[in-house]
Amino acid sequence: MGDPPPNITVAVPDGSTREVARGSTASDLAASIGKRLAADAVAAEVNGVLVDLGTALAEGDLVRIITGGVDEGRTVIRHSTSHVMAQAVLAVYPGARLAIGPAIEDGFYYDFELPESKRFSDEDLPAIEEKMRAIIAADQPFVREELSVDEGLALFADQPFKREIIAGVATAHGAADPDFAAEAAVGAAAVTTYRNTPEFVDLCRGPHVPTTGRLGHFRLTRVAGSYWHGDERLPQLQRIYGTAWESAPALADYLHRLEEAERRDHRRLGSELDLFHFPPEIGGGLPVFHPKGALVRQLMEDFSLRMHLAHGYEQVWTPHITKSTLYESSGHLSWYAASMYPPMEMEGATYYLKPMNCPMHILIYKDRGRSYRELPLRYFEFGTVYRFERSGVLHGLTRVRCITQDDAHIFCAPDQLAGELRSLLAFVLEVLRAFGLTEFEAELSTRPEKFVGEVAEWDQATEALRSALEAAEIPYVVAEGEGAFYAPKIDVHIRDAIGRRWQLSTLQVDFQLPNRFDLGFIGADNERHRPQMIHRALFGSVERFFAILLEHYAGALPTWLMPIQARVLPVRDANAPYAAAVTSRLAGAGFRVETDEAAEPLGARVRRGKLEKLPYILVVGDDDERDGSVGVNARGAEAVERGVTLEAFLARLSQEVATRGRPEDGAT
RNA sequence: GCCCCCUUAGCUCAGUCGGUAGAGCACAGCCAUGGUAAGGCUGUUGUCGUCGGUUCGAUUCCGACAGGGGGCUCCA
Repeated sequence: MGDPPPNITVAVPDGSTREVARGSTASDLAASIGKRLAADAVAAEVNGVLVDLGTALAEGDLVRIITGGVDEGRTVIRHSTSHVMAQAVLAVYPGARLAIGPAIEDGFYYDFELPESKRFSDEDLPAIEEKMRAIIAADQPFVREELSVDEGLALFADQPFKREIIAGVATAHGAADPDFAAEAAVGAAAVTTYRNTPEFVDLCRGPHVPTTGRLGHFRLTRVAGSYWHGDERLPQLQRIYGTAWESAPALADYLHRLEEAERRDHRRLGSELDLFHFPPEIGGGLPVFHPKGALVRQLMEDFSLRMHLAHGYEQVWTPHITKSTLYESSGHLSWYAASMYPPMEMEGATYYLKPMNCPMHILIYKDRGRSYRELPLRYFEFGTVYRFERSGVLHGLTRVRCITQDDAHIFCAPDQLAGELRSLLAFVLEVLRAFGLTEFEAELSTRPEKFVGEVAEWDQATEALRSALEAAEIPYVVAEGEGAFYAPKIDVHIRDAIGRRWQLSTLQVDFQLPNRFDLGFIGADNERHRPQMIHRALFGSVERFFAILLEHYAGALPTWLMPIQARVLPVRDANAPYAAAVTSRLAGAGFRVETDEAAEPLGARVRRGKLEKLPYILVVGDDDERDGSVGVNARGAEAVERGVTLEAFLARLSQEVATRGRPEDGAT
C-alpha cells in the first residue's frame, strides 16, 4: 500500500476521459478543458447529480460542466439570484423572515414575511435591485455547509419558516410536503446551507454558482401576495418575482418575448378586432361576443359539429338549469358544490345552474332500455355550463364563469372501451390539426390514493388510455396518482406559435356515474350489463379555444375563420362600379367580402385593412377595370401582386379556404 | 377571498406641487380622387370610476366601495 496515485481519471460527456490531480474540483476540471468553459461554468453534473463547481471529484466520475446557457445552468443562476435578492431584502428590511425562494420557468421568486406587516409595493423594487447589484459587485462566495438537524434549527432560530422546513413538519393538512422537504434535502441526516457573508446564510440544497459575481443579468418584475404552502389559511407572505439570465442578450430576448406575448394577448386582440368584450354591467368572467366574434365562434362550432356528425356522434341539447335532485344523484352536490352557483327556489323545488352536462346526457341514455347493438352511443353537445370561479382567477376568455363546452359522452360496452379511446384520441388530434395546431404533448393521470371502482377496472382503463397514446404517437408523461377519484384521464396539451403550453382536450373514463345512475344495457347473452362511460371535451371550452387560437395566430386567423376574408378597394370613385362587381362576384361564390369606398386615400384604407389583419386586400383601378384583374395585397406578403385575373384570385381563395390555409402559408 | 398595481373623451394616454382639463386616434362636415400601412381644414365629445371625509375650494390629498390587471407551491 503506497501513496495513492497523484492523478485521477474522470469521464466527460463526449466519451473521452481526462486526468486531473487528485483533490481537483469540477471547477478545476473546467479550467483544464478551456478558459471559455471555465468562465461560463455555473455548476456541474457529477454522475447525473447537479452539484456545485467546488465539489471534489473522485476516480471514475462522469462529469458534465453546466454552463449558464443550458436549462440546468439557468436554473442555478435563477436560484442563486433569488438568494441575492433575499440578502438584499434583509438588508433593506431588517427582521424580514424568509420562506422559500425557488427558480421557476424564466425566473425566480422569493417569499418573505415582513416585520410589522409591511407589504411590498412596486416602488420598493429599485432599492432592492440596487442592493442586489452591490452584492453582485462584491463577488461574494456561496459557501456550502452541512449541518445536523439540531444545528440547523439553532442556526435558523429567528427564521420560523426555515425551521419548519428543517423539521419537515406537517402543514395545516397534517401531511408532510415532499416539495418543501426537498428544498433543503431534509430527510438525509443533515441539512445544507449556503453562506454568502458572515451575516447572510440561507437554508438550501443547492447547487449555486461559485460567487455572486457570476450573476447580474436579472430584473425584478413584480410583487405579489402569496400564502405559506399556497394555503390561504396559513400566513400571507410577500412575494417578489424576478427574471435572471446568463447574459445581457438572453435577458433582452426574454423581455422581448414578454412584449410579443403582450402583443398577442387575446383580450387586446378581442377589442382591437372588435370580437368580444366583458361588460362590467354583466359581471366578471361573462363575455359578450360582437358580430365578428360571434361569427368566428359559429364557424368553429359549425366545423366541429360537422366533424362530430361525420364520426358517429349524435347531437343532443339539454337545459341550463335543473332540479337539485339530479346533482344529488350524480354526486356533484357533494364534491363539486364549491364551483356551483347558489340554488334557486322555484315552486317548492330547488334548482341549480348546471356546472356539467354529463348527468343530462345520462338521462338521455336512460330514457329507454339499451341494447348492445346500439353501442357505442356518442352524444355531443355545445353545452353551456356555469361555474363559480373565484374573482381572482378570472382571466379573459381562458377562465370564465359561463363556459360552452364541446362536450361528448360515450357509452360503450366494456370490451369496446379500448377501441373507443383509441379512435377518440385520433379524432381529437385530427380536429385540432385542422385548426393548425401541430405540437401535442399529453399527460396520463393514473389512480389516486382515494378512488372509486375496482383496481382491476382502473388498470384496464389506464392501459387502454396508454395504448391510445401509443397509437397516436404523441409524446406523453405519466402523472402518477393525479387522476380524479372516479377516473383516469388523458389531458392533451398543445404548444402555440411562441412555444407556450396550453391544456386543451380531456379524455376521461368514469367509474362512478354509470353506477350512481344504475346504467345498463342488454347484451347478446340477454343479461343486463353496465356500460362504460367516457367524458370528453375537445376544445376544452369554445371560449378558451377561441382565446388560444387568437394568441397562437396573433389574431391573423386562417382565412376560413376570418370574419372578413377580402376587402375590395377602388383606387378612386370612378372605379367604384368595378369594385362593386368584384365584391359581388366573390360574395356570390360564398366568400365574406366587402367594399371600402374611395372616401379616403388608398394608403389609409390599406392601412386599416392591415390592422384588421384581413387575409386579402384587393385594390382595383383603371388597369384592372380594363383587364378584368385585381391587385392582390395578401396578408404577410412582402410585395403586392398586380394584374391578377379575378378568376385566378377566386380559385386561389377557394383553395385556401378549402384547405383551411392562411395567405402566409403561400397556399395558392 | 387575500396581496400589489391601475381607473381622466369611444380608444391610447398626458396633466393639474388643491383653483372643475389636454393631445393623438376615432367620430361629423367640407375640401382633396389618391395604385398599396395614417391627405388637409373645421368641429363635437368628459358628472376626471362611485360614495364619503379634509378644505373657502377636490379630478388632484385621505378613506371606503366598484371595475380592471398581475400574483397566491409554474401546476393545469
